[in-house]
Amino acid sequence: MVTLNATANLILDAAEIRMRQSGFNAVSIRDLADHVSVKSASVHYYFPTKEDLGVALVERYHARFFEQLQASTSDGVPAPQRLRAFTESYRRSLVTADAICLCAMLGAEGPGLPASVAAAVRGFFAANIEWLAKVLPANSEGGEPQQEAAVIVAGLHGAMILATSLGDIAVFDATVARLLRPYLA
Amino acid sequence: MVTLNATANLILDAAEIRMRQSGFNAVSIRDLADHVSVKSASVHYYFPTKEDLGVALVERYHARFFEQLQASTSDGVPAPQRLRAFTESYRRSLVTADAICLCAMLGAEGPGLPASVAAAVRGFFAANIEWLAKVLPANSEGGEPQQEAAVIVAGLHGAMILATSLGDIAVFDATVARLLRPYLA
DNA sequence: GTCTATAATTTGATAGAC
DNA sequence: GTCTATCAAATTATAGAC
Repeated sequence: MVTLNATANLILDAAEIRMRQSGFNAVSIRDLADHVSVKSASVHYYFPTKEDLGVALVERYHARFFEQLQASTSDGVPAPQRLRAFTESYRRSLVTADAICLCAMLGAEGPGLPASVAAAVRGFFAANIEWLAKVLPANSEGGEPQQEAAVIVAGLHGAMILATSLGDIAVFDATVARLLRPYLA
Repeated sequence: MVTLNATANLILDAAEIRMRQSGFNAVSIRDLADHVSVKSASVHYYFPTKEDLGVALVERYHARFFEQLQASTSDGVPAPQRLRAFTESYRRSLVTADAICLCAMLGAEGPGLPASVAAAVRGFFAANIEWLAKVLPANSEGGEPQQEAAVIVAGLHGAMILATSLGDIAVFDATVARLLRPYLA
């Protein structure tokens, strides 16, 4: 993880908001520059190409997600509580930003993204699955932990899309409840 | 549903392929014209604006999906078999096109789409939920049928995104198996 | 119904002054 | 580090000939 200065972070802040709403291709460099009150040349100073910006954005998003997660699941916390913290993290992000996960968006756009950005998105998903696989009680449902974890990650991201599209957060909550039921009961 | 002539359908064919891969904004009118070997002005002849094209595309996709579904779930077929036909329809589309559902893509892009296109996407999701809610055995899991249905639709679409991003169809199959387990056992 | 031609705007990106 | 200025290309869309 590279450390970014204040302006670069403001640019990524704007990019995160806009791209979570509309996707990578719908957002222009000038869009971002305007939101930060700089000129587009300054954006290119920090991120020479849009592809560079996309990679930096996903990497920052990835790092922050797990920092936040670690903060709310310190040592000794039991598995069910960790699982709740995990899904709550997504819920909070969905409600406060009124937008789906950055990687749900970029994951959908996958084949149309620069290869390095798509790779960063895969990295985020893989890290999610790895984190979950460690937390899930062994053999709780008779499946491989990695597969069980993938089911939860898939359900979470689909639920964000459906809830946003239908404008009904209850869809998200119902899906999460169903996904976690085997592990919380 | 409007009936479209041959060229209009070819344009929508190209649009469906490209937009399922990269989204609404990443595809240009000229892109589509080139794939159909006409000029961009001809595309505008059939679909005056890109928004019109988007709406027509989603509506055709919607209609075809349920026609196909009806064909493989004729009267008298038991509920579990109908559920399998439903998820198989998504799986087939995922494998043969190597791309997620059009509405998974456009649903993610939702807030960044023309309003009429986003509305058409909502219509597709709502119809999916309605169809499923009728097929699910009553109170099988103690929840409202509409909510149970939404859980399945959300899980399916998230699974397509994750499976495509990770390049692993097993993620899709595992998610579907988990989603349908309560209804098939 | 399809074309040529073009308008008006936006895009990602660069050069070079300060 | 931020700017002005600019480029080359691409974008949606329209007018009007055939």
